[in-house]
Amino acid sequence: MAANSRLTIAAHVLAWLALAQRRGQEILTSEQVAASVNTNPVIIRRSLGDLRRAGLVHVRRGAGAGWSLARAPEDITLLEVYDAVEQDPPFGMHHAQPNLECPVGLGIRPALGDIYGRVEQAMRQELAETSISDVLRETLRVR
Amino acid sequence: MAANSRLTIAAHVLAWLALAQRRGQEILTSEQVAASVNTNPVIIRRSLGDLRRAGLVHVRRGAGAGWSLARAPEDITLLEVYDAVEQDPPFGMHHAQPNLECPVGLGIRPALGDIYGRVEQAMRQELAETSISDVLRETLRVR
DNA sequence: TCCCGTTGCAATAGGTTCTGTTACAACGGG
DNA sequence: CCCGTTGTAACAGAACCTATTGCAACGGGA
Repeated sequence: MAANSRLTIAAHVLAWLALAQRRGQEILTSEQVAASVNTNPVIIRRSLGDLRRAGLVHVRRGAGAGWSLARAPEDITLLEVYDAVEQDPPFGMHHAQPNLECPVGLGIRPALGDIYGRVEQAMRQELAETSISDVLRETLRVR
Repeated sequence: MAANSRLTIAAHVLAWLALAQRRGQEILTSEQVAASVNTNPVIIRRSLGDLRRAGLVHVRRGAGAGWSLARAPEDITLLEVYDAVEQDPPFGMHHAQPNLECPVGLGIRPALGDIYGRVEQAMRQELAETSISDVLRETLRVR
């Protein structure tokens, strides 16, 4: 399972937007967000673009442009964020089609598909139980 | 979450070894396994090497060499297979360290670490409840 | 209407990972 | 000692991810 950081970036961005909102700064530019994540603004815009298409953030263009949360932080779950930024399933199938003349080669794909579906469902269940406000609360807790 | 097929390959290999064993063929060469998975024998040896280091299969060298299951199929869980072949966690952290002067940048990593830990635990729980004999049974079910 | 800061997006580069392939030394049962 | 198989290195090609530059498009405010 090769690990990309899309969910991490998106969660960071949303938590930062939630904190700024709470502090009275409703709108942030991609550059301001990038300063917290410590990456290039274009990376942030790509992530925020995914979140915008999923309806999780609003964008305002022209002068005084920037990004804001489309919903209250407690109403945005990590599952929605996950679906917004992630496309591939966690476990990949064979690259080449298995040998269909072997009984294992014939049935392994649907079998693993079912099993992986159950695993993914357990993962989604857990993601659905965590909101952006949960992420922010745990983030601000002193360690 | 970029998807590799390691778990799929390993599960296929073990299911095939389990079926061969049930049919009375205790030992298979990497070439025989590769014929079912439809890939290069070296790919299979790499996967079987991981499984051997985890104690899930035995290897025999010299003439008449090949691979066999080290335990009964019902005693090998997909969680053990997952741990044997997968090294990276499903969700990656930031590539560059976040800005530690921002309260979100400071606390986001441990916060997400905890959350990802819970998600991974849910996933592992589900993997632990499926054995190679379950995989083989679902594989041989007609669809 | 014009200005100007910001977004949206294409193009590109470098790094990493994965699969696949070839080659060959090492092993060990017969 | 033979010979089939394993173990592993080296390499190639593809795919993907992060990062960066550049620029057209947008639109609020003067």
